[in-house]
Amino acid sequence: MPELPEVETIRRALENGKRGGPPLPGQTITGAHILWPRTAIEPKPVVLAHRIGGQKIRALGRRGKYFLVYLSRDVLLIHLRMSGDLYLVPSNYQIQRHQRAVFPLSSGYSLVFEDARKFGRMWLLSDPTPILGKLGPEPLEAAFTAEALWAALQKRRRQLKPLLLDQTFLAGLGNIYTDEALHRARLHPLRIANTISRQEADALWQSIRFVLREGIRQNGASIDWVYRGGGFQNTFQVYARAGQPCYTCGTPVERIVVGQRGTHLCPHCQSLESLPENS
DNA sequence: CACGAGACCTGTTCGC
DNA sequence: TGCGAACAGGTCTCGT
Repeated sequence: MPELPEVETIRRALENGKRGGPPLPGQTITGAHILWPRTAIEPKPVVLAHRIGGQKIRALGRRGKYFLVYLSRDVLLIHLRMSGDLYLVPSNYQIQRHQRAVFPLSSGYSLVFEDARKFGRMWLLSDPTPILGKLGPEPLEAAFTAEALWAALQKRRRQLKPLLLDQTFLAGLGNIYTDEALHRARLHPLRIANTISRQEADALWQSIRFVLREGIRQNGASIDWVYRGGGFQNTFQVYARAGQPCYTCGTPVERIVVGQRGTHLCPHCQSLESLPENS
């Protein structure tokens, strides 16, 4: 489930004590049970479990799709990938089928990293910059301006969709929000980045920020068994709407494959033809 | 630099 | 009803 809005939703809930237990900041992690070893990239599970014990949670953060737990000495980075989730349970709870890591807390609750598909990953680092430093701009921060987006687009010759999914170009967009943003900006996913006009870049910038903010406002999107509680799926204009009429023009929404990802667009609103150059 | 294919995984849904 | 194929919110690596 995790694109930027879903990760942010989970972060806020854990911060406010609305995800199965009390607020995380202030609690102390007493250890770690890593049930699927590949989850822990660095350090190795045994070392991570030992090193995290006794560290107090100072704050929670997010960078792109990375969930950040600022501890006394280290930062725990968690990437939910396709099916990850984080929540609290009372520590006497029995381990459930898809739980990949469990962190007992001083409060009597445990932080659970659940992940059916086992793609999720975590790191315990004193300095997270080797990982976070590779990320592109944070789309909702002030430094990410329409001007900056346009300038960055000018330097690339890739198709828009794969480029927007590239986390080193921009951090946080995934398949859903990319399709929704491109539709809102009336841009075809296969348009080449450096052919985008300044006006189009403005529209794209606004659309990206709009869909992410709207996603957060609605607590993310829920489309299958993986994630519940969000409402953004009710706002989808094209994602998962193949064959259904575009709300703007009535043309059936099309599904194509771009970079091996299902991609949804309105072929009428998001024309590939060179734009209104003369109109 | 850009692209496509294959991996990594499990669960659900679709089509015959 | 049953069963295999296709598909899923992500990213990495390798070959061209």
